[in-house]
Amino acid sequence: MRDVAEKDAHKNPHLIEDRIIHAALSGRVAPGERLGEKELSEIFGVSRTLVREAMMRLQARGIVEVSARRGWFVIEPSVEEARHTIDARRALEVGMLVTLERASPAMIRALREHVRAEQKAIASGDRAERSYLLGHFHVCLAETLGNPVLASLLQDLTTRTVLIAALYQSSHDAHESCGEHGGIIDALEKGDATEAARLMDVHLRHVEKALNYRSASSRLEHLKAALQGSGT
Amino acid sequence: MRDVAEKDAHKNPHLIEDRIIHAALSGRVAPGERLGEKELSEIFGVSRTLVREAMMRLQARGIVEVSARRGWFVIEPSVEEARHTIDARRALEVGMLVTLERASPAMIRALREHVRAEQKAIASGDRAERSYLLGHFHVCLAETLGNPVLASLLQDLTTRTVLIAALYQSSHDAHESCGEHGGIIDALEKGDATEAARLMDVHLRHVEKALNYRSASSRLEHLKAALQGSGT
DNA sequence: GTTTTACACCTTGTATGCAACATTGCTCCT
DNA sequence: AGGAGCAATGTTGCATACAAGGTGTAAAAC
Repeated sequence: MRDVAEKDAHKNPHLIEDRIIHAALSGRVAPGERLGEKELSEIFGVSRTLVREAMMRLQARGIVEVSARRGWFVIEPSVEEARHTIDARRALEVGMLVTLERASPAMIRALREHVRAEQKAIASGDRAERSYLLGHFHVCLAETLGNPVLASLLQDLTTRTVLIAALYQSSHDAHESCGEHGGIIDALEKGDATEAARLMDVHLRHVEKALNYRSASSRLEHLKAALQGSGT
Repeated sequence: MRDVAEKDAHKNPHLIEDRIIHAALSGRVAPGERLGEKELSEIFGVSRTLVREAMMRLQARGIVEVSARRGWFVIEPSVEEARHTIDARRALEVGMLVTLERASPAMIRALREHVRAEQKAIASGDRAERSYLLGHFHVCLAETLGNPVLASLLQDLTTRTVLIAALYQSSHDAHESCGEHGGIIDALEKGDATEAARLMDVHLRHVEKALNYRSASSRLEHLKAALQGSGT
């Protein structure tokens, strides 16, 4: 039986995009995964046209790419691209906190709530929810600071980061990440934006450090490494 | 007679996007301007399908928006959206410079070259080229620093800023802007990234200060203001 | 047995056709 | 004359049809 809820793809043209982004943030779609137009059109109960339009938007957001007449694929950033992405994130998030004036109590409360949800997901062992919330914290932060433009940019960058983490088998501990989120909020609560920015910088450096740039589970990279390794 | 060069829209699917972005940066398309699918399809000699796909990407990049069954329009950011956009830019560009290690002589040279081109365009009175180069400086900076991700984000943000400047009748002087660009390069050359970041912060605050949030040349806002003004 | 080649299948690329709806000018009624 | 309703027109929304090309398989040649 088909999922009835999906039929609403007509009314909300962004549903397909949102679902894919959410699935990526939750770790339910992997980098390199193929997303066929026909396949998606059946899942969402619409024609290829709408799927294609959604893919175009996702392409512009740097989440998927197309290989001519082969299909759409979730991005598999190279090591260099991964660095650039995380660097961009660090620039954006550090800049965001540095240029911040003051965080209101309401903001602090909302962020604390989010971290509580993270802890709950970690405790309950819900990997998808955990992955989603840990990534979404940063989007939430930008939203809370009241800037939807930043939030939107961050959503794309964090989605890419999650994919990068999956591709390079991040060893980053969820507990640690969650703790660092808490620390950032502490600094914000004390009104010390500079300290918050510093902690964010450290946090994102941890994210990058936890990557294993050797692992590259991408088919191509994997193959290349295998051939280089066996040949000599 | 039709422009033959446009026929290449087949070979480069991003041509339509690029042209519209370039036109916006050059001040040749105004905020609120209507971009009809049919109209564009004739200009580029392709079917509406390709035009539509390009518009989808531009929509995801925040350059155009669609009004159901009325058409595509270049964005007309509200005062709030304008602030958010410029704030996001400031966060990004300040963060970018703060987290920068060192600028190589080659980078400095390329940037100086760009500023020289700006001066030339200003001197020759080529308004479109001037507008384009002044905006593109920031993209160029990110590219020069070697981060295409940042460059891409910045292209979209500066395009939006240029549209905002047009909408709110920016009084920012081209000479001044160009001078500030030079100052930033000076700081980079001295290896003082912090100072460069500070100057960038000031520069972008100038950009915002130069806006006249009262003017709002949007049709709707304009009309509303006109009616309020004459009625009392 | 191995290599080459031809072919069938599957996927995206692009155009076109029709439906749904917003706008606008006209007509008819008051 | 003024206003309400209606029809004509133009635009996007969405689906479908067909074209172009990539991939893998199987047959055939060596």
